[in-house]
Amino acid sequence: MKDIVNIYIDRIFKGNCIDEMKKMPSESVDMVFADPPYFMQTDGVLRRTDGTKFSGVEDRWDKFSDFAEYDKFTTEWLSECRRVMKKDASIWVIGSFQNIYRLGYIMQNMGFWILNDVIWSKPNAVPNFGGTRFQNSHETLLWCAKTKDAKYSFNYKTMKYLNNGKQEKSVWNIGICIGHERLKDENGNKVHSTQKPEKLLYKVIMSSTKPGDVILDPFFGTGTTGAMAKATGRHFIGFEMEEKYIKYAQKRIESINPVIDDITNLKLEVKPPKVSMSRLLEFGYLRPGQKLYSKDKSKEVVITASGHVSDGKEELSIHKMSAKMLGLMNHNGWDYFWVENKGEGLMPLNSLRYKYQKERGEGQE
Amino acid sequence: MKDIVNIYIDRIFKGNCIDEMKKMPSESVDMVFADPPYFMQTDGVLRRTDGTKFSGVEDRWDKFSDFAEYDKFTTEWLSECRRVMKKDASIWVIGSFQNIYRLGYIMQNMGFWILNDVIWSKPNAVPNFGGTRFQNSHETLLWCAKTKDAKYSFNYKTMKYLNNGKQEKSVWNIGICIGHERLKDENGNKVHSTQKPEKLLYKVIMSSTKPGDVILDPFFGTGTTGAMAKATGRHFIGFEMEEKYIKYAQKRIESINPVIDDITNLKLEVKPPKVSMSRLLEFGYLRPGQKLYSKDKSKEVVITASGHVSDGKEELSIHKMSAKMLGLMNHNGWDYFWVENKGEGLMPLNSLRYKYQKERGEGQE
DNA sequence: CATTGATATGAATCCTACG
DNA sequence: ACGTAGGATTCATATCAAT
Repeated sequence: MKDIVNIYIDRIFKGNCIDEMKKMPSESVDMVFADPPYFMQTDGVLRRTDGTKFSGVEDRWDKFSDFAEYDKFTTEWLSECRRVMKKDASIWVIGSFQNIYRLGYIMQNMGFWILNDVIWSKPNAVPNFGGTRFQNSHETLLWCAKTKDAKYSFNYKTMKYLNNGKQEKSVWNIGICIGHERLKDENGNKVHSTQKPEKLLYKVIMSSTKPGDVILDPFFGTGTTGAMAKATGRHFIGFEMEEKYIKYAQKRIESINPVIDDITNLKLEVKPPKVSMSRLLEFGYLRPGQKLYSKDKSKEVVITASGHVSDGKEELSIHKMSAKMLGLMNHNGWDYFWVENKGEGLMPLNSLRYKYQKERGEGQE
Repeated sequence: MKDIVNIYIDRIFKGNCIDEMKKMPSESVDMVFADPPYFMQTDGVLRRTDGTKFSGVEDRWDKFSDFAEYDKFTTEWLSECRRVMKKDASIWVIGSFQNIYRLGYIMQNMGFWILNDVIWSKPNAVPNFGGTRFQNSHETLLWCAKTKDAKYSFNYKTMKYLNNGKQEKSVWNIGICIGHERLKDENGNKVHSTQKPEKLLYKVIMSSTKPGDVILDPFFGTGTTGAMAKATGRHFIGFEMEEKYIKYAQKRIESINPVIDDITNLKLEVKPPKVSMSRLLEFGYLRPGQKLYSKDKSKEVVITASGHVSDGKEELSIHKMSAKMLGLMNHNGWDYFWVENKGEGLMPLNSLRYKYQKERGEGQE
């Protein structure tokens, strides 16, 4: 990030994203969010049953003559995205049935590894006026790592917390962008035909980036990605061809007040200090021969000099021993065992790791 | 259908579906439902958090060496499906993120026209045990016409009725197949690793077929498609490689009792008789100079000899005239205008079409 | 019999740091 | 690169046993 921070960070650049990305250094961004043209093959005008015109996607940037041209365009911008992505960066791409199968196929062929396809289910989608099909009430997001073996960021606990304590699913129920959030021009018309809801981008960013990360959006539009990046303490880089969109995006992002709190700072993702049993023995937090207990004190084991524990029959790691006592194949011994606290009752074994870290300032990953 | 009825209808054939389909005549089926191998690229064992093993898809029929081999297989079976489809037939294909982008891309290239991509959202999907991604809680169905201009079947009103009076969406909430519905072998183990829920197939069939239609399922498995086809008064043709699956499917389908009622017979889809204004004039159900009224009688028009109506300023069709009176661009005049009923008050203009049909036995499409 | 609680299981691309 | 050990991680529902 340091290489590009002064030149690129938190700015919107006017121009074709393929040309603009070519000027960027390789492996420089942490995440990409891309909302490319959808290739809607609507010829003529779509009208509601009362005859009023439905103002859908008919802008000139959404016209492609055939699949070959669209595939070529897709391959070009995705190749540049792939190049500027750090090796552990991930990429989100949003589309609808008209284009998402082109995107997914091409991305798989390029070596991107699909982590999830996420369904944005819209409770207030535009109805099917003709009664000719099912109401198209969703869009699809592809979330991919750069390669199969990459160590992408995923803030599992934060997502779980934001989903009322249950792990987040691949189907997200979020309303389309309307009301105050929808940008309108001086005539009251919508500025952009496909402005995405902020809730969607908030979830995308909070699930797959860390504070300070750089997020690239090659089809910036009116800047929902930039707005949410700023709001959550992340950085953005935007490319956009239309001057009009850039102006609205800049004004919009300026007005954003970041909310930097424990959630956006990923405090929920913090893991226990990595302090081993042998280290606790070495520095006198435990001693060989000392006993560890189950919480109700119904079971006890003896610590050995090597940092394992013995139940009188076997000498095992605290994890294997707790699993054995619970009849499981795996268990976390740090959470199972308790230790005598100077005659004041039992304290969790795991608390010794926090004590060690606090007193010696080591052990945090 | 007549060509193949005696040989193929309501039977399961053992063998590779590509070879078997090649023996079939062209343009002979009304709908295809295909649940091909997903090419899940998994290795090793996946354990639940309690250490027990998760038994997913480990079948040999899901093994492919790479995308190229999978794409070739996909192209071959889809080509044969396309050939045996009648020109107004439609095709459903189900998959997950591992394969659906291969399927969609290839189908679009072959000329299939995507009508909807339907999301099967599973409230009781397998969780993500490792906390590494979003829980994969959906699968995707592609519903396509053979060509862009084909006149496919879609039972809009039936779907709306089954969805509590609201138009059906592209996101369906249906539980995975468990409990009594899940076929078990003599040892209590699931017969097929990916048996689909009957509710899903019911909805697929009821939305896109007519009574008596022939449905082809090239990956028949344990026959959910056949069971629901029989249950709704449709016919099936199945191909399946595994003898074991065929035996369970045959037994299962035998036990099905068809429920042939107004819903399965699509009585909700019946349209008003196609009888024109000029025909009503010709046979004396209306006469030139007679008046038509709005329901509250606040407006009136006069019928002309040509079957149009005049408001004293313009002579227009009943549809254009009703639209004009309502300030709309389009409206259905048959539902807007009322006609004097021999001094007994007003009756709907449209009711004359039913009267004509009843008395003369014409007009039904 | 009704209710409660324990157990089983389903199309899954399911870890990571260290030596 | 590869093996090994440490240690982090699950939701809805059906079935069946226990009260």
